[in-house]
Order: sequence, then C-alpha cells, then structure tokens
Amino acid sequence: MPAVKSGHFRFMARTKDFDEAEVLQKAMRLFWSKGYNGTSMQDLVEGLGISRSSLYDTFGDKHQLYLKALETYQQNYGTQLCALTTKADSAKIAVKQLLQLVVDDLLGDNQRKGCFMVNAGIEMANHDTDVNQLLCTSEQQLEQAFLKVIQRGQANGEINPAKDALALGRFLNNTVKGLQVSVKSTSDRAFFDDIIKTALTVLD
Amino acid sequence: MPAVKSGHFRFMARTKDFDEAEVLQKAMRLFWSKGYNGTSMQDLVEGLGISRSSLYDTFGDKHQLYLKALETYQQNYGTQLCALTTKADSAKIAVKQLLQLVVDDLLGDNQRKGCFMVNAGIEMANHDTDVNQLLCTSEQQLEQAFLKVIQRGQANGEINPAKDALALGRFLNNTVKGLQVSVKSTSDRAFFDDIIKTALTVLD
DNA sequence: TAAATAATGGAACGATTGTTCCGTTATTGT
DNA sequence: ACAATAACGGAACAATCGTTCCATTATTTA
Repeated sequence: MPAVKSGHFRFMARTKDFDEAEVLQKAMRLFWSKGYNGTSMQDLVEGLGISRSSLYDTFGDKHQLYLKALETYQQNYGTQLCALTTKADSAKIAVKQLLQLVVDDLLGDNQRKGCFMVNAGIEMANHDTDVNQLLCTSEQQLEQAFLKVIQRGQANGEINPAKDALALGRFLNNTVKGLQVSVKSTSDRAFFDDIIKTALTVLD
Repeated sequence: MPAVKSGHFRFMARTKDFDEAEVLQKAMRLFWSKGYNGTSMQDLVEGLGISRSSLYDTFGDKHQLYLKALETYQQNYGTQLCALTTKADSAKIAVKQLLQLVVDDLLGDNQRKGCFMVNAGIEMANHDTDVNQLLCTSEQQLEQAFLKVIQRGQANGEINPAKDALALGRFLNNTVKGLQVSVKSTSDRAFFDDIIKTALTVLD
C-alpha cells in the first residue's frame, strides 16, 4: 500500500478506481437501513458498486466494514450533535435546537432509518464487544455534552442551580433515544413537537 | 387437527409431546435476545427442544413463529404495563410505579435484552408490514393508557388541568422507550433513577 | 518502454440458511 | 386389537451465506 518502504522508493501500482470515503458512506447507509445481519455481502457488493475482492482488500471483512461504518456515523453525526450544545448563547435554546435537529433529521429521512448507533446497540451490543464499546463511548460523549450545556445554563442564571445537572443531562439524552425509537411508529411532526415541548419544561 | 369434522367423529392421533405455550415462550426469549435475522432455525430447534418438523407443523415457518412470539410478548408485557396505570389511586404514583417497574424488569434481566417490541421495531418495522402493524398497535395502546391516567390525575386535582394531557402521555411513552434503549449501554441503577426522577417533574 | 505492484472481476469454496419430505413411532376412538 | 391419524426424527433440498483464490487488467516509477 505505501509508496515508501524501508526508506527505499518502490514501484507503485494502479490506484483505486473508487473513493474509499464515498464507498464507506454507502456501506453506512446500507447497514443503517437493514442492520448487520440483514445486510449480506451480496447486498454490499451490489450497493457499493465495487467488486468482492476490492471490498475485502480495502475493508477486511464484513464485521470490520460494519465497525468502520458505525465509527464514521458517530464521527459525523454524534460530533455534530455535541457541537450544537455550545453554539447558541442561551443554554435552553441550544438544547431546544438540538432536539429539533434530531427530529428534523429523523423525519427528513423518508426511509425512517432512525439512529444508526441506537439500531446497532439494539441489534449487536449484547453479543458484540466492539459495538458495545462504540455505543458506550458515544453515550458518554453525548451525556457529557448535555451536562456541560446545563451547567452553562446554571452558571448564567437560565437554569435553577439547585437542580441536578447530571440527572438533567441523562434525562435529555434518554429523551433523544426515545425520539429515535419513536420514529419507527410515527412520522407525525405534532407527535414529536409534543415530546420536545414537554421535555424542555424540566429546565424551567 | 380438529377431532370433529363435518359433524362426524373421526379418529384421533397422538397428542403433542410438548406444551405449545411453553415452546412459544422459549422462542420469544430467543428472538428477543438475538433478533429475527440473528436467530437461525437451527438455534430454534436446539433451543426449543422440539424437532424441525414439529416446529413447522405447529407454527408454520420462521416468520409466523416470530410474529406469534412478538404477539405473545405484547399480550404478556404490554398489557401488564397498561393495567398498572389504573391500579394505584394516585395517578402520579401509578405513573411512577410504571416507570419503576420498567426499570426493574430491564435491570432484572442480566442478559439486558431490553424490550422485545422496541427491538423488533428497530430491526424489522421498516421492511416488515406485519411487525410494523404490531408495533403501531402496541404504541397506541400504551399512549392511550398514559393519556387516561393523566386525565384521571387532572380530574382529581393531582395534575394541573391546564397541561396538555396527550402531550404528557406521549412524552412519558417516549421516556419509556428511551429507558429500554439506555439499558444497552448502562446497568447503573442511579442512572435510571435520575431519569425517572427528572421525567416525573413534568407532572408537577 | 519495461518491470513492479496492486486493484479488479469472477469463479469457487465449504458452511449455513430456511424449508420440505418421508419413513417411523405413538396415541387415539371404535 | 384395529384402523386412522398426526407427531416425530432425521435425511435431504436448493439457495444463500461470508470468504478465498487466481488470472487479468491497469497504473506507477524507473
């Protein structure tokens, strides 16, 4: 793979005909939609548009590809969510924007795939150590982001400092996970607005 | 199968060597733990303790068995939850007991299987009409139960009648689903107590 | 242009998938 | 005891599973 080996220049072979990141996005969408066990290598070969051998040469095997797709999702989506908690000046508004973004994303996808990390956790976490670890890390990350934004709100007087910030953070994180499940049975926006509206009252 | 046919008595054959309901419970636990795609017919034959042909003769095929297991779960568990909303005199206490029962059940299972209906919805609802329907029915049932208990609380002065009862019900239902996902990444009871404690404040 | 190297496509692997079939066994009502 | 019926165990099915292998093709540096 590398052009340099032991300090000597070597011959180079042909370059990949596909964009690895692009293929990874496609794999992510496939696993996200149909799950690990529901997605066959045949599905992947057809869906990614590359050959079996290129698939194995580039990503190892099915399980490694799945993990990489899940990591990619977390780096894209999880990080985006966490960043949103520091954007608005008002902590309450930041939280509200986060919840609304979650719902917008959920309803914006007409496949109703939900959250890849939640889906993976449900399908795999109990039997797959690697997925379990990714899930717990992701979980910690969002819980911490919620904790921080609430503490910020308490510091600037928006939120009652007597409240348990960690408990509030855990609660909000739990609400997000509920939303990501609820989209499997409803696509009624009023339904989600009801939940967001109610959840936000815990900050008053 | 039936002993009577066209009004005439017919000969009877040997009876089943197994208890159908008992086998169904075992199937339920298997699908619940490993999902539909993660559970093979071989797993079922070994886990249920009956032969392949008995399995097919009794339950049809894998998909029908899965649906029956899911229905059984809903009739056992979902109905139990809904019933709990009418048990206590106080609406607030009823809701609190429900949430605590959910968490007790989740943590009482050292396999951390979560909620079969949620798991099924995540894995199947998008691609399986039958599962989708079971999920939506179950969803409606619990939402209605929550709505009723909240209206009861508003009627007896426990809960502010100015609040949106339907929104509160949807919120609580959403919280339950969050808990059923959260158990995949945590088994810390304090974590769940934080969430319950916070969620219940919306009723004040 | 030639040598070197890796990507590619496709055939092929054994294992496992869900399902069917059949000969045997057991239990029933007459 | 007999005839009738269904449950049973296990072999066998084609299809698909994830994976490996190899000859071919394409691209690079010297």
